[in-house]
Amino acid sequence: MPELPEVVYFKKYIDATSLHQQLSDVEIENDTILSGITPAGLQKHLKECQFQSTSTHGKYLFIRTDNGCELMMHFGMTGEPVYYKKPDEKPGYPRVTFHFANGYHLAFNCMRMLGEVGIVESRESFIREKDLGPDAYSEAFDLTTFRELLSDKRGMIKSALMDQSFIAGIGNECSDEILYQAGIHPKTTIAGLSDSNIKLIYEKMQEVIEEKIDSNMEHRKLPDSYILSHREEGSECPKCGGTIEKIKVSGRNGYYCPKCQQN
DNA sequence: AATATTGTTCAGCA
DNA sequence: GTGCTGAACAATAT
Repeated sequence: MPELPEVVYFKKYIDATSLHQQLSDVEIENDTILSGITPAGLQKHLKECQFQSTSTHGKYLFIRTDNGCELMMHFGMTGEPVYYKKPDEKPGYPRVTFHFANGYHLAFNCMRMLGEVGIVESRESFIREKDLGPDAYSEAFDLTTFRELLSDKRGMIKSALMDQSFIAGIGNECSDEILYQAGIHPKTTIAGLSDSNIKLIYEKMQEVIEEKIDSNMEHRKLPDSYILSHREEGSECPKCGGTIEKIKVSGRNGYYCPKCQQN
């Protein structure tokens, strides 16, 4: 489920488990998720180094090593880091595994191989190359910036929120939740948004991201009024008791409440 | 068997 | 150039 909040969670997970330990080996079980690098190339870059620090931008995670490498990870639809010691704790789809000298392992577990692992020149150049917008949860992304960005954009608000070159980090689920909390119909065009709508969307975006980060990926810890656990056609709206409907926007299936989101 | 799935990228069209 | 749609990628579940 890796959207920005999950990637922030992964960052904390890696920080808590995998920093400042000697890497003894990098095992590549499947190289289709390697991005712009060969298995041998990745192993060479990471030879006998340590993970020093991590950072994120949108849905991307970066791990800085003590020998100056910037390891990039994108989790696709089904990726997650798994830190384990005993062989029976090994996850089902470890496409790349970082073996540590202390006997622990960090696996890049990814059922559908839509994730990416690679070495990048620098965070900044990578973000530029990928043409990513500002991180949705960064200090720099304030209401004024959001307003300015929207003034150059057309189309439907849900599409815009999911557009990584517009804002980085919001995916299908998050955009549904933000618009549900803001009471705004997913197909509302940007031109049709009032100034107070824009402010509301910005505030709900920050709130939803924060709640999702605080929930530590446990759905049950999210507020009862969230649509997330009701994202299914015909399900009951937690706010008005009405019926949740499915809607196709930008090729993705979104869910919304026609009663609560009329704007 | 057909359809769905949290993501990205590309082609084709308006 | 921008925006929308559908397909592709891969593997699984319903």
